Amino acid sequence: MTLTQLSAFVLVARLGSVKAAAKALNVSEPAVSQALAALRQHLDDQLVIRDAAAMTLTPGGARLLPIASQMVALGAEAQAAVRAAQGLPTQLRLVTTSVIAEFIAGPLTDAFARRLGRPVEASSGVAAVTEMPVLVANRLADVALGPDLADSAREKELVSEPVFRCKLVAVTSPRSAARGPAASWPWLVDPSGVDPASDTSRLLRRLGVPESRVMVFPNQTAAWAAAADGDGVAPGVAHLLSHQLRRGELRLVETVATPMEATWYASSLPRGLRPGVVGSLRQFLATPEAMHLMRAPHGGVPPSAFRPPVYVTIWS
Amino acid sequence: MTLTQLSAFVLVARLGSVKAAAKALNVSEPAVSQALAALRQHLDDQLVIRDAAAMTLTPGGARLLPIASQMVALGAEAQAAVRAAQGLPTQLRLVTTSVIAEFIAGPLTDAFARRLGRPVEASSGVAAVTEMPVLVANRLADVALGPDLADSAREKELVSEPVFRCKLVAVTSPRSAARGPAASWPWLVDPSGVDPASDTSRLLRRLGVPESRVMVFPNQTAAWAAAADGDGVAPGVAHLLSHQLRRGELRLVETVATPMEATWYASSLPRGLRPGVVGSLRQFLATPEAMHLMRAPHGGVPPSAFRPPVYVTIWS
DNA sequence: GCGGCGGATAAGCGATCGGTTAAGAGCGCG
DNA sequence: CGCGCTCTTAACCGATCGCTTATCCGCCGC
Repeated sequence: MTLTQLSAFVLVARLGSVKAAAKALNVSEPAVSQALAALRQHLDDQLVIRDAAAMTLTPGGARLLPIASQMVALGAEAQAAVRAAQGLPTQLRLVTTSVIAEFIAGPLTDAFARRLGRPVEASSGVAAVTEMPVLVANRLADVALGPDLADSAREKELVSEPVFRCKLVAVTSPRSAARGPAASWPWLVDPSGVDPASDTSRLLRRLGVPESRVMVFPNQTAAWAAAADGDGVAPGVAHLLSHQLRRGELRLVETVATPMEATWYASSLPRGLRPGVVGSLRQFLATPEAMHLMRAPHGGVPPSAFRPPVYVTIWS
Repeated sequence: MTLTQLSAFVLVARLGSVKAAAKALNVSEPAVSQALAALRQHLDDQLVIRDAAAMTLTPGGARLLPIASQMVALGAEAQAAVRAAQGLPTQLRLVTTSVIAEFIAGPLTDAFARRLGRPVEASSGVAAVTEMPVLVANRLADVALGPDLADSAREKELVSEPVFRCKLVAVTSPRSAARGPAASWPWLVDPSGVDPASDTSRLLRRLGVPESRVMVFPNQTAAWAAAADGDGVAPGVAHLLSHQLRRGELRLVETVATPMEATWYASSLPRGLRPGVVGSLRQFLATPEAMHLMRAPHGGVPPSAFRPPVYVTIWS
């Protein structure tokens, strides 16, 4: 199965004819026909069949098409990516929990790039906690910022070290009274609330909150806004809430599980297996400047537009 | 650039050594080294460099790795997908706007599969309206259900026909009074609200609502729930709201632009270029049964868990 | 200086790829 | 039936792939 075969198939499937595909590829017609035949034999499926004037995909062909299409596209992208990378700044790919991506990652990487003195292109993506070790171990991300990834660290694959300690609390509108057991309140969470390995999720489990009482918002700011509007109770990192608490937009709610200690860890491959810039970042994370940024990332709290991570499919 | 070369690179990058990669691939060490050399020459980039006991990726290599990783993974997936498709039911891939995916697609495809009598595996994904014609034209989806795709239809690439007419209205909590101009209300929308080509977005533009007044919810149900809680005004398809309106959870709000006529279209490739099941679906969409389902999809309104579309990258 | 180690290089070899031209094969149409 | 259209098959050819064994290079520890 080669890329040429795949792209021949893709074009035939899209254009509906071998002839058109051959013209599009600027090769002779048998060339396409043969590529298709090879693929057919290799996959043991007709892929496309013609019954007089009409062409249809077999079930297998229909399944293959989007995959093949993606592969061909990535092939072109690969060339472009490598070429474009010549002379570009070193990149630093963070994966974080959604809350860190929303509040911390931007200011932190900005400050780091400034501090380092040479150009760094930092991008941060959101991933489920269980995906983080896989992404880092497979070099699809450079550093994970989030809960402890001790399981993976124990296998010596990753080195994980604590960078920040904080407290999870619960907040709601000053005007609404949270009555009854915490498990029955409406809980307004950011996306990490549905990630079983996240701190938020851990908190909800401790309180015995059932899924049906959990409403997921696209980001933490939205969840807090809904809580301020009296829609329910939202968990949150205490020091990120100081602004809203001081201004009286939100108030603390007492629960049996809060305040809950949480620690953010930075995890990466061990030195020698990772780009040099990762070491610099780990050092930076220990500086007072970084601490300060994590404690009070910014005066205001703009919901940052965070990009999703790059290509998350993992090869087994 | 072949898949074997890419997987050699991926393994070297991940394992940090040619030797380890060779062992993992169960081939000799020069085989891997050579594959890597070929890729290096082809892409004109060292990709990985070793400086005594440590291995690092060049910027180009770092960019390539996630892409190559994905390609290798897809290669394996391609085989599996075609094999798994042998004897599987024909599939029918819908792309729709988020609202249709949420309320209509499920019941509709269920009924269609029942009606057709033979096994159909229907899946529906959400896409931006501008992506729909591309997805359908490239056979990455079979049918698009949403606004008119006339631009593409005019080029004879797609056939688009109206299947349902409805009205967009605005609703809010019975207890809150929407004061001032509509443009200054908080508008609570489903994800299609940020799709410039969607009906929802069209409505917001007509009312002159600025982006800053728009709050996006993960689905229509959530947006309506927030509206019922008094957070603002939500647009919605009239007949899908009958339940909430009758029970007094929401009330209609008058605006200069509502009720706004909207028509749902079904778009697909022209007959002969599409699987036969698509024609059956188009016929089904014209039946009273389908009409009824679109008018009143279900007694209750469960926010359906809709899957995202398959592989959306388009090949140029 | 001298093994040992990891990686690159060289030479060789069969298989396959990717392409060509030329000749059928199947089908609708007049 | 013969003709045109489209796809497939056949025969062929050069380039490359993918792999081997064997050799060389650079670097470390001793």
